Amino acid sequence: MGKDPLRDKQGLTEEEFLQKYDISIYERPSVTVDMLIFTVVDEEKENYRKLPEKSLKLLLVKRGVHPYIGQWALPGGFVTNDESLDEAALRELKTETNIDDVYMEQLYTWGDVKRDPRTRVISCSYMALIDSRALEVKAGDDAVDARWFDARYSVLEEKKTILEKGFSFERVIKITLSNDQAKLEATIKIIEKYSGKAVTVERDVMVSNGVSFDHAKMIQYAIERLRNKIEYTDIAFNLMPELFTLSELQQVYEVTLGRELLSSAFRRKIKDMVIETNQFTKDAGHRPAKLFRFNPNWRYL
Amino acid sequence: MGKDPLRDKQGLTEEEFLQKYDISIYERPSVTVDMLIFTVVDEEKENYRKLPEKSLKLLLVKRGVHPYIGQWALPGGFVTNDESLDEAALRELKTETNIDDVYMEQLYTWGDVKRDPRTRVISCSYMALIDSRALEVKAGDDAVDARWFDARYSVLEEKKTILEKGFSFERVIKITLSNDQAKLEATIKIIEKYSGKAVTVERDVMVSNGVSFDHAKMIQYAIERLRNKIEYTDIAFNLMPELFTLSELQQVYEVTLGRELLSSAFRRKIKDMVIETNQFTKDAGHRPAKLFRFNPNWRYL
DNA sequence: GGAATAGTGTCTATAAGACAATATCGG
DNA sequence: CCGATATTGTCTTATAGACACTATTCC
Repeated sequence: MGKDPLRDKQGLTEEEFLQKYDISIYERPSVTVDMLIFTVVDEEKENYRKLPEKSLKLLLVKRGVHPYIGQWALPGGFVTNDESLDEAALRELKTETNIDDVYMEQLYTWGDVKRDPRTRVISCSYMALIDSRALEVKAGDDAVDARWFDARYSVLEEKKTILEKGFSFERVIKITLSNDQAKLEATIKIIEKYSGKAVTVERDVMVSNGVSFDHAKMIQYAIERLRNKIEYTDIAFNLMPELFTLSELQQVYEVTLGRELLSSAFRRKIKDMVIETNQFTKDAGHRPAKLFRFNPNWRYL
Repeated sequence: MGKDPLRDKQGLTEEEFLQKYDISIYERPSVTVDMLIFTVVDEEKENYRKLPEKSLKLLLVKRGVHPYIGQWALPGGFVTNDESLDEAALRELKTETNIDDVYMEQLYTWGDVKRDPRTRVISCSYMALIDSRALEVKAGDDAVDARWFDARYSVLEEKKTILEKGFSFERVIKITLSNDQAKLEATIKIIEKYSGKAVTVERDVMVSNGVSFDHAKMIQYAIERLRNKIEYTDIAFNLMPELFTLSELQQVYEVTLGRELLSSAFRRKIKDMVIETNQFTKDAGHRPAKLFRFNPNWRYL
């Protein structure tokens, strides 16, 4: 580090200090990564002339071990001492989906003392967005089963309360996760409290039907982030195949945002994010659509 | 969890499983919190008729122990097993500044394997914004000295490179931290690589002059986040006293954003975020300004 | 032609950038 | 009046919402 090695109060140089350093004197929590793996897939067509509806899917695994045995959880696992958090997240992703060529982003680290009944566990959540064509899901080690769930997000309530010395915003969000095998529901209350200068954000799980640990909070957080970020970044394209129509792209926006968009405004907004090809869809039962690809030169401000 | 207790492959109920669970079988990293405590203070007036300039300050502590002894670091410390991450962050904040009534937000968790030479340490960074009137800084336990540093952020380089199978954006950011005692400099290179579908963001410390660990990365990340968030939230008001003029508020925006703003546009933008009082500044040497307070009813979309 | 989707144009509302103009204090 | 800051107004530009209109394919 220097030429003249600095010494501490015990007269040790950094090298000497590190040799003596006893790693066991501090209590250590366990650290895990939990993965929020999203994709968008086509649902069945009702009518061969209609476009298929799309839906936002989240991958969950059925727990084969205690705690929460038999319930559904986010894929994840312990971070080992020889891998970074990102590496652990990539490893879990690969284990669960057999894909590693995806968009991935760290979201938030959950550190409540009692969030895992086994022992103190701090969990870092990551979001991954994958193109549904590349799907080949397999169950991981301690998972009985991995399945895609249709993810729905709805705001049940929003209210503001005046406190003596400030105010608070409360939102109640309902998360519904369903497939042909199971239907899970959770409601999360988010309380933002402004008292004086202090701001605290608290997330409480009010109902959690079949969702393990505090994973319902993580799911709510992730969908909120996804919805925000899709508005001003290019992350939506990670959910798309190489070539797509603008209607398909719009559907992906609509299904992640949970609301309908006007096509003219949508096309204007994403105009610079795509490059047109000279290919078209075929046999659609209606007017063919031009195929586009992502414009890698697009850059948000 | 249910009435008929579920049993795992070993035939254990959840209760039995938890009693037997051996917490020592997994290697555990240490977890710390690191605090980015910002404030904005008035610099000396050059001329009694001029307004004082403001500057963005970051709190650093001088390390009194190995490693990085004698260098400056973010205040922080180990998370104990009986406190949540937020509680640990609040505790550190209180220890360092003697304030607990502040805005605080989790930023990012840093998990590279070699980021601490002692042992595996995962560090969760938090940002706190405080009103400079409430300042009374004292040094913490393992710190010799805690000092405010003038924080400056500048973009040295931005470039885009085409790769065989994608492209990458590189940004080089220079962080300068100075006060009358020391001048620290660090440059961070941020590489966003888009190859195929995979996106990786890597932050490398190119130069770190007197800044310990990977704290220069954390500082760069925090200022970037602060700059983004001040544009669309009300966090700036956490840096303000109860009553302020619009010019003072504008100065706080300018010093955190690192650029000048046009006052008419600025006033339009923040018009709904403030409530006017019937008080004015006095003895300013020029036209007095109306004092405003934050409007707690303001809410971003 | 009709069903269904693809794609364009235009009016309006709102927000932001640029900059000029006016107001008000202390001295 | 002058220096310095406070505050308002207005023109322009960019962006988003609403909605009407035209185009193209398969059947």
